[in-house]
Amino acid sequence: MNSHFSLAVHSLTLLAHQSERAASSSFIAESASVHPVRIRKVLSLLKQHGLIRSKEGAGGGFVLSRPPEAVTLWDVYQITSKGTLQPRCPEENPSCDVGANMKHVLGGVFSDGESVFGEHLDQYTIADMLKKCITN
Amino acid sequence: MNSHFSLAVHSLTLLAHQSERAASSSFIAESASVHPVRIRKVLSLLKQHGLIRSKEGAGGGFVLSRPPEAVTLWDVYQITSKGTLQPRCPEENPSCDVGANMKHVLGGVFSDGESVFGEHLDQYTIADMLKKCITN
DNA sequence: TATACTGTAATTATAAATATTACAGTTTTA
DNA sequence: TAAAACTGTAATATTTATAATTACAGTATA
Repeated sequence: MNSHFSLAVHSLTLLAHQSERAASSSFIAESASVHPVRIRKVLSLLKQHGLIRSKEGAGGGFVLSRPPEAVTLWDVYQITSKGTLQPRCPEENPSCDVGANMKHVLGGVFSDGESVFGEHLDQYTIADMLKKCITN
Repeated sequence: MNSHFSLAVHSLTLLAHQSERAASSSFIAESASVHPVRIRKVLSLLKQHGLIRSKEGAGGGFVLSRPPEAVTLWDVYQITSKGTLQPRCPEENPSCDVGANMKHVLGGVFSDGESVFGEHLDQYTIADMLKKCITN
């Protein structure tokens, strides 16, 4: 799983936690132990897909644009990581039945696998994640 | 998904295809477009887990030790890739409810997710993969 | 008008994956 | 019995992918 996903979930959970005020990329970055620019890049994606809103200038930052109960990990996955489950195969080899087709065949298996995995992720909302973090 | 998995499946499928004679790492490597040493490393793992046998010396190579119908992609996944679904989180941050627990919380979600994904992979055998490659 | 932000591009640094080289050990076969 | 064709594995080098850093234009706030 690429790290965009975990950073996105982390950020969204933090926004749900700090829902009174906008959270800056620096604040989120410190919580996640990464660089603020990386947070801004990931959140830029989430913004494009309508999960959050941002505000520039002093006192600006990021806020959720939907209630945390209405955002699932599958929603996030689709934005940050769709297709990344796929094992990356080297070049195809046309001169071999197996080498010529393995990439495509595994592609089908993993495409279906992603759907199955997605149904699992869809059972968890950002609100659930926050609850799990707090009651830990 | 790490590439050990796809190389392992590729190799096993090729062994099923070439079941009359042992396949050398060079032969498999050419089919998969990778370096022979890499194949030998991956197959060394599969051998340790009893999926294949190897024979040194001239005319040597690798053969399946079970019928291809009796090996599923989940069997292979568990050997080559167990735990790799897990998103790797940066350091935990004890001074933040979310930062302190997110790694553990996501860990649980992905651990269950791996089981779900595993049930899917368990539906495909190496024999199925070969059939799909040939009838393509 | 200084300050604290976002947004994004460009560059540099670090880590991970992969290939390559090397060589000891094992069979086969000529 | 010696050359050839293999496995097994370690060490090193190369390449690629990730991540951090720097830089700076633009935007609110106070």
